[in-house]
Amino acid sequence: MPSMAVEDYLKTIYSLSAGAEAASTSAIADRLGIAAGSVTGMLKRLAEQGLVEHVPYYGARLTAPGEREAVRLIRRHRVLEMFLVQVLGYTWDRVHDEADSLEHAATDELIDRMATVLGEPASDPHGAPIPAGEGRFVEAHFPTLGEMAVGTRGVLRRVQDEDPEALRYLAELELVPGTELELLERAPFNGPLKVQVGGRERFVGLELARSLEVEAVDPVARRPKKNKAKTSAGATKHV
Amino acid sequence: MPSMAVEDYLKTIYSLSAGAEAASTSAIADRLGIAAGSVTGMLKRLAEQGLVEHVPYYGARLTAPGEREAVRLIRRHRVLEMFLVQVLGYTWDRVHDEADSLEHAATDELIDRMATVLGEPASDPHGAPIPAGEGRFVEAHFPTLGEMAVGTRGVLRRVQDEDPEALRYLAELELVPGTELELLERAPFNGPLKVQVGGRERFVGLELARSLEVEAVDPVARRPKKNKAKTSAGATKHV
DNA sequence: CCGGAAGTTTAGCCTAACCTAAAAAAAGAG
DNA sequence: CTCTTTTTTTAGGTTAGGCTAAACTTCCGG
Repeated sequence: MPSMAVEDYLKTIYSLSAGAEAASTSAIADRLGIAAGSVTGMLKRLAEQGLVEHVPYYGARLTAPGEREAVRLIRRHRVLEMFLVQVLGYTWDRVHDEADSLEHAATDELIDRMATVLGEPASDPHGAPIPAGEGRFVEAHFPTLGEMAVGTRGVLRRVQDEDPEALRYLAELELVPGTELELLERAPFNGPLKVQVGGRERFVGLELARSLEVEAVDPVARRPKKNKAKTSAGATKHV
Repeated sequence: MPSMAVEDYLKTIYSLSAGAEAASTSAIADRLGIAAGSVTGMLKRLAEQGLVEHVPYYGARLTAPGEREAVRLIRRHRVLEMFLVQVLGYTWDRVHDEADSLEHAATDELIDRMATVLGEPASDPHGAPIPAGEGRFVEAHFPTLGEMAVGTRGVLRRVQDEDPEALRYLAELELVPGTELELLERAPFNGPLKVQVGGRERFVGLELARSLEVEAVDPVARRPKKNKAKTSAGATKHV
């Protein structure tokens, strides 16, 4: 049974090694708010337990068992977030911390019961997909608003930001998963983006826009030319 | 912020020092499954933090802040148990352990939201009263079936047993809080009790009977004589 | 290809909670 | 009242998971 600390490391390494690269010691240390030296020590322990592969000076990546455990944790976290919002009335900006502490204490049965009550949800309140109990899980991504071409229309699918302030702000702008939007303008010099959302025009800073994943929609009657490449790319993997 | 270990000690000391006596080191050690020597060490730490008053060789009792904390924990535990049963479909024999680990991770806000969803329940699935968020809390008790006089009728109010086996057995016999029952016979030499419950006659061992708290009911038309003393005693405090 | 900056590991130290075994105090039996 | 048993405390040891500071790699600019 992994301890809380071990679980936190696994989750962190998982999310850092998304692009198949190894997670660096300092990146892990940063995320967890822990000194780098302590991380090295823990990586050695994790390697002994066979949860992590650690090549000194090059970083760590999860082994198969380590990844299985990490995915289980992510499932727990996301089901909990959804439950907190749907059943207990939390707002989406306040669920992260609560779920973070509960995920270490909850049993799989508890999580499965919550998922049942929720109707086996496919994603959490921020649009992050919820892994099933078993089986492979690959975290697919849509392109972000920050990298989309002007004129693209689409549906906001996921918000990759945990900062409560940012989330509250986005909710005010109606920028929540499921919302339709269109990128109208892009100010020069990495300036803010003008976006049409819910009948209104909004301005979104580039940084924030980079955390908004959008599924592009084929502009049915408009621009019948060459949007296909972009759209299909958006629907598949996109690191 | 008390650690899990500290919280467990506080809860244990609280429940052991019910009758105003101090909790002994070995009793605490037993409950927690910990060596006596370790308990002494922890009691010293708790005393330093002002949560416990520890007189060497005589035992420990909670200070006012310690008791406040313990009551908060009990509230969390019992609300969680109720929530697990009512919302997530657990049976009453399986909620204790799950609640025990969750109670350390749950925030007060989470608990309060659960209580709201449940309609501010007054007791947990075993009939144990749930303390309010604030204010004094005295754990009142009813007399147990084991000490009641033959012929007494009453309502089962609380089951003081955590053993899942026992709880499943009691549920089969319909011996759950709220059930009406009458003590019919008491076998000699501390033998089993014959009890009328839900139209059937059941036999209950004395040990088990001692964990069943019953609120006596005035036998309205029967035996109009001298049952009053017993009945009123049952409704008040009864350590 | 050399030297410093940045990143990583090692070494030594700390705390919370546990353990066991021995010493000390309290309680009960005769 | 004394002697033995039980209970409690003390003393010394362990493990997980942190920290800092120094030593070592790796990387990158010139």
